[in-house]
Amino acid sequence: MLQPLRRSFYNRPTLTVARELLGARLVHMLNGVRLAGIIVETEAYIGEADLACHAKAGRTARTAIMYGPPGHAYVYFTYGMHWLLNAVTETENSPAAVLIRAIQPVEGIEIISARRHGRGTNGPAKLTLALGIDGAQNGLDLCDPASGLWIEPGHPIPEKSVTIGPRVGLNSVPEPWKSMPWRFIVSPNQQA
DNA sequence: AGCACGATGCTCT
DNA sequence: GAGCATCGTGCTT
Repeated sequence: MLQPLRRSFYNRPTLTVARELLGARLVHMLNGVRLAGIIVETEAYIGEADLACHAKAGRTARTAIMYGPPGHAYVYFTYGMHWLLNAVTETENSPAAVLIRAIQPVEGIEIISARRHGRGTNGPAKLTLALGIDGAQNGLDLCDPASGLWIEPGHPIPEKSVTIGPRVGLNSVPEPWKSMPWRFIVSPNQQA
């Protein structure tokens, strides 16, 4: 088993982390079994000034984790039924995170497929359900294997295979935040 | 292939 | 009380 990405990986500008998480391997231990997928889509949410970022409301019970040290999981509940997974980035008191939006399953594929009733893992709420990630994982240290949730190095994705564009689902977020090109995708035809 | 809509409950105003 | 970093269904092209 590879070592989880170290805290120094997350303690960098959020756009850098979001870009470099493409191709990395997200791992969750569920009932003693490794469930894992290659990250193929991410989005950056950066600080209180970013009106799309939850930290725009300042430090609250929900956002506190983003104000903590980098390399921790920020898992939140939305739309009354979905859990979304983020990796906290940048130094303490600098609230920012990378949303994991899609994975390509590589380990525990049978279990993942069953948990999804045969459907895909190309969505932020789809992959959390697939890997068994929910509020119980909020705040876990992604740099400590004992947490059961971490990210391992993968194959680097070349620039020509990456598509960059605006973040999605920000319907009532004002400009310029709504259109900032802070979404990173491994081009669909490059996803093995 | 694409759009409209309902589900369902937490967070912040 | 409004809005939400979404998803699946069902209907229209």
